[in-house]
Amino acid sequence: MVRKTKEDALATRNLLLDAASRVFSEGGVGHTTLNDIAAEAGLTRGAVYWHFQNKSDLINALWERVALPMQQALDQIRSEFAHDVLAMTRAKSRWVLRQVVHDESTRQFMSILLLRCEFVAELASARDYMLAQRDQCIGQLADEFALAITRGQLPDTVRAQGAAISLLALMDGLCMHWLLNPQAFDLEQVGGVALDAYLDGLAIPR
Amino acid sequence: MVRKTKEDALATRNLLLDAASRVFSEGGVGHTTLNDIAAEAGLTRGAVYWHFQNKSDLINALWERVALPMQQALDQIRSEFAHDVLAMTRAKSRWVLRQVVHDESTRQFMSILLLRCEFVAELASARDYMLAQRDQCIGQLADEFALAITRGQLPDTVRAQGAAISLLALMDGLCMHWLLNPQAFDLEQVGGVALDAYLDGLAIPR
DNA sequence: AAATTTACATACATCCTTGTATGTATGTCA
DNA sequence: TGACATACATACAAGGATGTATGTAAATTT
Repeated sequence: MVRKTKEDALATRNLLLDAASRVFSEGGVGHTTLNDIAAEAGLTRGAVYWHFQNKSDLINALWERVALPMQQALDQIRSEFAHDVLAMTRAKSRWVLRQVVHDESTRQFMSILLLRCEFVAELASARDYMLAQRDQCIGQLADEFALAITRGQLPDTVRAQGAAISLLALMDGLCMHWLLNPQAFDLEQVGGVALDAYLDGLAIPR
Repeated sequence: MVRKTKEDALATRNLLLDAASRVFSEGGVGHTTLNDIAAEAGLTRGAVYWHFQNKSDLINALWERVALPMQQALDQIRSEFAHDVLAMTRAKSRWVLRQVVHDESTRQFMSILLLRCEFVAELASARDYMLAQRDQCIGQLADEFALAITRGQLPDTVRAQGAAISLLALMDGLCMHWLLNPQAFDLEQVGGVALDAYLDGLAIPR
């Protein structure tokens, strides 16, 4: 097979991204060659270099493809819980845990992000993109906490920004340890309990 | 200079480990070559291959050199707080945060572990060693939580193992995010607050 | 003091990996 | 129905990185 229609070409591009996600999540970003990716997709490096400038460009594309839907899903949850911000925060966190456990592409993405990617100079643009996503996520959480404080759901001694960072840290840490050994514990159960403990602990007046 | 005494050779070995720690924490494990390490130490690959079988072997040595003193320091803290297990857990956690912020080698180690290392097949033995260390750490924390439950410091609805995993996850997540951007927040301050919130949240009867 | 070992440095062969250049068959458009 | 552009595959050149083999000067042993 050679020349394809535009839809076929887009499908090929997604095929490559799927393959990259799989191979990266197994072999690590730095240890994976473009040939590995192409072979996993049943193609050659010619296809990779046609659709992407290089490995770094491919990684950027990979992250955009995952980050956008994830952000949209979280926005959807935000809109559903506008009346109760703490419930919103809880729902978002639980959704992430559920996705990591049950959705393979999300799991692969988190695995790459947390365990299979060295954030080095070569991937500077990908790193910056990821940091921007993180800051946006923290900003949203901080807004939620700030709103919870003004609504009296949390004491005004709580620092919204710090609380947001810590929540994200807890989530990432839980995902990281679960991905290191998924049969070690139930991520949704243990994570849910930890989430409740942390948020309820924040609510204690100090 | 060529031939050294045995003490000199041991110093050279440590020089190489120091250099590896530095270069790994900057350039990532997978992207760093043995020549990079040797050059950073002012030596050649000949020295590296004399003291270590290969890169994987070097990494194992690196981790053993850091993990042992860290475990000993934590044991020291454990012995000091035998009368109050929850205070012990708090003290251990705060000590880790303090070390990461103020001790460069600890910071480099955590940076490598959390951000600059792809846990792939090539590093299987290092991965296993690290997982064993982690399990031991979780086991200790779980024992502490279990003791706190029997002493009535925590309600018996708390699952010691899950609580331990979550605490370690929180610590690792905090360190990871701080290392990603150290000027974003004060690790000791924010981490301390998060730690208190989580542990106090665990203590709430459910 | 000679022999041997140690602790490296240097040199070499091999194997990727990347980037690019070129080939090629097929859509697409005039 | 050419002519051109597209979507790849294939081929090629260059630079590393690894592992090993060899060289070597000082330390240690005998």
